[in-house]
Amino acid sequence: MSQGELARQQSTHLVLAELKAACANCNLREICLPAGLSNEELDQLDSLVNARRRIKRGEALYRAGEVFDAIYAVRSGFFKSRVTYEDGRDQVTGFSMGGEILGMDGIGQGIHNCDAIALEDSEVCSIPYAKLEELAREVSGLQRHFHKMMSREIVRESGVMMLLGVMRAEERIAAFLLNLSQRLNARGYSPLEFHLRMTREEMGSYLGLKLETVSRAFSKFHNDGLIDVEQKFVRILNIEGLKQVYAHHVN
Amino acid sequence: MSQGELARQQSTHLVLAELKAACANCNLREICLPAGLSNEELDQLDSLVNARRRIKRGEALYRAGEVFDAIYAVRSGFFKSRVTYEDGRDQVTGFSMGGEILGMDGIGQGIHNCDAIALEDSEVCSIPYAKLEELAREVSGLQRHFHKMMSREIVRESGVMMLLGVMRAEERIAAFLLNLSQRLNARGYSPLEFHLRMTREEMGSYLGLKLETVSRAFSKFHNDGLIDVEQKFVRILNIEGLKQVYAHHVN
DNA sequence: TATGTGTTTTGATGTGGATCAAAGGCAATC
DNA sequence: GATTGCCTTTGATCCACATCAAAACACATA
Repeated sequence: MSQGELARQQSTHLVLAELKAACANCNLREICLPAGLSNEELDQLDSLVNARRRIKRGEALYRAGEVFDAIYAVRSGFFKSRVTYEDGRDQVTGFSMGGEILGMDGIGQGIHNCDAIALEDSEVCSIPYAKLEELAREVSGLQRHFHKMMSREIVRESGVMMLLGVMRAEERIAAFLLNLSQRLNARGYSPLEFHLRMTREEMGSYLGLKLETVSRAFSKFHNDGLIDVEQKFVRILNIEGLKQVYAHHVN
Repeated sequence: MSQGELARQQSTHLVLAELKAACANCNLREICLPAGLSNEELDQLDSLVNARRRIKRGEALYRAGEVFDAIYAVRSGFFKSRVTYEDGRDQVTGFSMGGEILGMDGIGQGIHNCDAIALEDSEVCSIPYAKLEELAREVSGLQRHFHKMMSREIVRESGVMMLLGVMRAEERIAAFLLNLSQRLNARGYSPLEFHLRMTREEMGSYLGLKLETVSRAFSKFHNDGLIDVEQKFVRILNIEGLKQVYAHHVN
């Protein structure tokens, strides 16, 4: 039993209540798996979202090759997903923040296809997949929303293919910053200033670029007055200008 | 009413029976949506796979922006999926052959995210999505398998990200040929000789390369004794050699 | 057989981003 | 406050693939 679980068991009614009604009280419920469910349906979902799990920065929520038996909703923190190729080359395939679902890649083979690594101390809700399937058969709203989340993951990935296949370096980085900005905004954070949780190298891996190229693009955007950068801190000064970086490409 | 539907309606018992028991008689049932279903469950699925639809070479099964209301199982033929970006640039995001499912990208937004274009005269089974959801709630085997197919699409796409993000041109093309070979093999076709249904340009678009680069790689593989190529016809002469193209990269 | 159209091959040249190299910055630990 | 171990920036050079160009080829239609 982990320290977190122990602490929770020894804890008060308050914490137990919070556990029992996890989704209903969660400020992420509108963008997470329970989006659109009625209160009654929410309760049913809550009954199967069993454990919250804490993952320390640098640790893995799961690793490629492990048996898949649950999907995870990010409650707080930030993750990268990483696929490692037979010969040792690897690539970051995504970054996940609060309200996003991790692990859907494991359903097909019953085995996780990638590593999910916390980039800061994080917390996830684990949702046993067998129970989720069962409940989805009863709660059609849950079924529908789960399908949507999988479908959106497919669409997200084809967006990344576009990025990798046809965009040039600076376009990729502008698109990446704008995507982060928009997701943070949807979660109630400032869309114009934020901390990057990943290194230049991880960003580069995701974007199919080397870390030096990422760094140079940041410097370029800074010189062009589009952003302020100081290490991992970014402030967007001219969001329209940033959009035009990839709107006005030469064909 | 299309000519095909008209012809079918005027036709004999035999054709009607074939229609009614589409999945049960289909030689693709083991790799398609009904994989793993019992005979009884198969019948239920058949009841909702309503129309087969013929798509001529060059025509679209659906286009980005159209309302999504069905997914499609490829029964015969070959498709490309293509995403077009705001500024007109586009990218091929996949090729689909018999037994594969098209359209799952539309579930999330209720609107298709890409064009699906037939690269040869093709036939698909159309499966109304609302009915599929409904039936999946009753037939857990169908639910499970549908989830698996979506999950595998996610995994396939992260494989393409890998290809686009970290592999060099010749590796991408070798990987592509081997992937085609393996999928054809799974469908009972020769894994060692086949016709490419797409142009060099379409292949290049999928692989993030220009058509000239694709052509040069083909010539190189031919000179190295790995394949015979004559226009769209490919014969793999040395499959191990082809695998080593991307196994023995310099890190 | 001629003609047009789209596809493929091959060569010559250019360039965006990789690679190599070095210095500087930040945070944790002693 | 010195040391250690990342991470980031910046410059110089290189190279894989893009681009440009032209010819060959395949296939349909007149």
